[in-house]
Amino acid sequence: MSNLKEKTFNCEKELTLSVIGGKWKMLILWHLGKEGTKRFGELKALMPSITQRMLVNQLRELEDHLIIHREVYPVVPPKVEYSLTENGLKLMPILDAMYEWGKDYIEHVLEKTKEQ
Amino acid sequence: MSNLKEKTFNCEKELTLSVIGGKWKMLILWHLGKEGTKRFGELKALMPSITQRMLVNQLRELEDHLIIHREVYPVVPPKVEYSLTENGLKLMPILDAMYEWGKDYIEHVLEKTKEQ
DNA sequence: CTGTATCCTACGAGATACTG
DNA sequence: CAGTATCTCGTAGGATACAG
Repeated sequence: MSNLKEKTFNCEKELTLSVIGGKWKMLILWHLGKEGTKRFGELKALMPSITQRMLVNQLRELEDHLIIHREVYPVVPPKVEYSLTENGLKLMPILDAMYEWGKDYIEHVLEKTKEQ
Repeated sequence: MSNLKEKTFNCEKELTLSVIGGKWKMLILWHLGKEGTKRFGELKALMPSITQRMLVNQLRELEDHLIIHREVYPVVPPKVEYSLTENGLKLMPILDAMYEWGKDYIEHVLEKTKEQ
């Protein structure tokens, strides 16, 4: 599912978008990028409103696309750690820029045009 | 539809994503940003596989979000020109970065992992 | 030429329950 | 602890026809 090689894009930007575009993906990447390696449960705790199904789902897709690395420790109870790959690290400047644009947009556009 | 003020975001990056995330929005912004003002029909010609409904739809949302400007000339037949606003211009570095990341990703990841 | 108006469908994503 | 397995639903987006 979501095999990038089989999709067709009008432009390489759209490939990038399809990699980071999931509902929770940017947030996951942000945490891993700013705070480093995290366990599954830690990520879950950082995103209280995500369901387990969605967290697993988003992590799997990021892993399949070689954006994050999944390290499984063969212990009981299970321990699994997630971290950014080189490809994932290279996405951080984009996320930073999107963060800044959004902040600026809220400040200069949304705030100014509030009704009431 | 798609009123940004009523949505809730986990982070300002997600606001940015919801502004550029439509199926054709980045492509529209790219054309307007790299080649300047375009008429409706010119945009349509640049994106052969978009339907009229979707082109209007995406343009309206970008306009509502103050990313593009719509200039209507009161002539027959109708003439309408679209151009980037200041807010739209500020998105270009992000699109550039996404383009570069995507290009690099195709080259170093997708190409290397082709089966057969 | 630049749009509306309908109708339709696939799929992303949520809720919930269960498991090695 | 870190996951599967089902079921369900809203909505983005496509096809097609018509209009000022």
